[in-house]
Amino acid sequence: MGRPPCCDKVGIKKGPWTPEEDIILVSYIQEHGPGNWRSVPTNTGLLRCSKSCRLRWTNYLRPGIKRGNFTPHEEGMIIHLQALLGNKWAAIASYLPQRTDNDIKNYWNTHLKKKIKKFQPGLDPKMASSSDSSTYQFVSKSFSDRKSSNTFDISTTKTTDHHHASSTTLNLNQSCSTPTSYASSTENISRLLEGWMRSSPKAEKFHQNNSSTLEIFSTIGTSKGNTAHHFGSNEELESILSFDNMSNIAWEKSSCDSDHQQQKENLVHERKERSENEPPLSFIENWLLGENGGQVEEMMELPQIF
DNA sequence: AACACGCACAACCGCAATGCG
DNA sequence: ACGCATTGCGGTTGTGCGTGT
Repeated sequence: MGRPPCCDKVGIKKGPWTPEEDIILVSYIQEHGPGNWRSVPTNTGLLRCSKSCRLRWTNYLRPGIKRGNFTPHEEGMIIHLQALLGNKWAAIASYLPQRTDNDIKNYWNTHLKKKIKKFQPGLDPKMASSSDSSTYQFVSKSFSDRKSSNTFDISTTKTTDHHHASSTTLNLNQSCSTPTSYASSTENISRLLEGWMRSSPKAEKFHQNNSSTLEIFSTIGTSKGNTAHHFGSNEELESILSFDNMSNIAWEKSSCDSDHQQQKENLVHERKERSENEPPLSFIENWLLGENGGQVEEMMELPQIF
């Protein structure tokens, strides 16, 4: 105590991150791996505090983050888990590996809380921390609302993500009929730049003043006459940053491995190992995997109520 | 066209937990 | 065991954007 927060230091920038800053940060992490955040601002010259760098990475730039619309299944999971765990967003996020706790928290506050309120006008959503019957009712209805042909590929694994270190998690991957929505850092930045170029008058200036790294992105993104400013393909970006192919840095630390095939094999192995070496599933996992897992499927088949 | 309003989400803040010498 | 530094987490705020008037 008494120590000023790092972000209060003079010269520390606040506010939205620019693509330039993102690229610097990603490049640095690409080289050194995530962690040792204290050294990041010093070594990169970023006028951000270490905390801000870490947050930017974990909530936005980290590979494997899925952004945008929550699927009905994810929604149902969040409602379910919130009812069970309360506002333990990090814990909830560990069950939805593609989502950040911040994202889930935002989604809860802006969408789901209202939905629940609508359904239970007299019930304070904050009270939904226990698995009372009304919550279950809502959860059931919520799931029933989500009729879908998707099925859960439920498998257990151990996340090694530093963010959720050593916690045992469930991977609830929809057995994809649609392309995977895992996103790499390059995709995240691509998307960011794309939107930024489209909307920001600063983009022009940005182009003029860019560094060599930025020139690469500009070349990809805004060739003359390309009104859409579309980044030709993510592959191009991938190849530049070689992001998802890095084998020499600490990506093992991330739970967001984009190599699904490998991941699947690992899961089978881990599940087997786990059943031999580890204590039984936690209550929640049992609940989700066991009888209620079945209920989830049943709920999917219920007629639409809302 | 201009303004007000509400929404969504990125980012920040402060405290707690953890790691380390 | 202690104190400091670092990281993690949950709550809150700020800002940009879309929509309605």
